[in-house]
Amino acid sequence: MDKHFCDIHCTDEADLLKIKKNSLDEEVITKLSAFFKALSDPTRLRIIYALSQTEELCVYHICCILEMSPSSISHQLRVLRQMDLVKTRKEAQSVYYSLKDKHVLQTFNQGLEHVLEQFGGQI
Amino acid sequence: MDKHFCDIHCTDEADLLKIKKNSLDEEVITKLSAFFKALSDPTRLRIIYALSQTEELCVYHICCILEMSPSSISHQLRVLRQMDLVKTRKEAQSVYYSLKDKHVLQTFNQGLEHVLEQFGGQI
DNA sequence: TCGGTATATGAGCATATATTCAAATAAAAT
DNA sequence: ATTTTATTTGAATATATGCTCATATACCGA
Repeated sequence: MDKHFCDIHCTDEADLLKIKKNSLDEEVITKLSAFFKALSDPTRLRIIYALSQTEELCVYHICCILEMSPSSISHQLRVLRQMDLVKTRKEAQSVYYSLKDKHVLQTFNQGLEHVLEQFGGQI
Repeated sequence: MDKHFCDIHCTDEADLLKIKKNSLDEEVITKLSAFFKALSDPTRLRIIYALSQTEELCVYHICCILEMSPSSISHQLRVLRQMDLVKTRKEAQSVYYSLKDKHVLQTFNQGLEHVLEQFGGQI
């Protein structure tokens, strides 16, 4: 591999080395991929979208809106919690969930724009 | 489940029904989760970050920068291609990859901001 | 044409993920 | 106290994913 580096291909050896040196910290990459992984599941996206339309929702609300079992919703909420995408508030027997910060929804919308653009405005 | 809907929990029945009705189209959700899935792997994020630092890179460049095998890189590039995150240009034996549209990098950066915020500015 | 280089692909393996089911915990109502 | 409601958790299963290895395709040069 190294024998080719900056041999045949590289018209810009310095640039490549600079890019290689300038790689993101491994911990940041790990966290970032975990963040996007949290957004990579249809159920979790539907939860996030539902949360984006109101201030907060308890688990039961979410189950009703998505028509899914409390167990599967709770499992997914745990993922969102662990990835720091949502925050919780406990009241009596209920636990209310809401989006953690603006970046969550901004990222969601940014992705949505990309997807809608790929549809060519058909939707 | 339905017996409880808008019974014990719902102080805002109308809102919940509205949220339920207002759910995103299933095809959009599917595409959106696929988009974020493409961003949910460390290798693919590193590829995207490398591509963001220059105009385009051939497969071999990427292998050198990430110090990974052509096969694994090619597999991951296929995912990025299928998810419409990158575009390609063929020249002689080489295939040059570049980011498809601004939303890809904007989404990446939005996620990065979220992650760095969680770190509390420690990085 | 032949050999070498660049990229892509398919099978296989190890690991991860989403859902379901059963059970556990916590708080409220009776 | 006991039952009901709300949420969480662990085990199990089916499916998906990332990498490696071997092979295939495409293009260039001698």
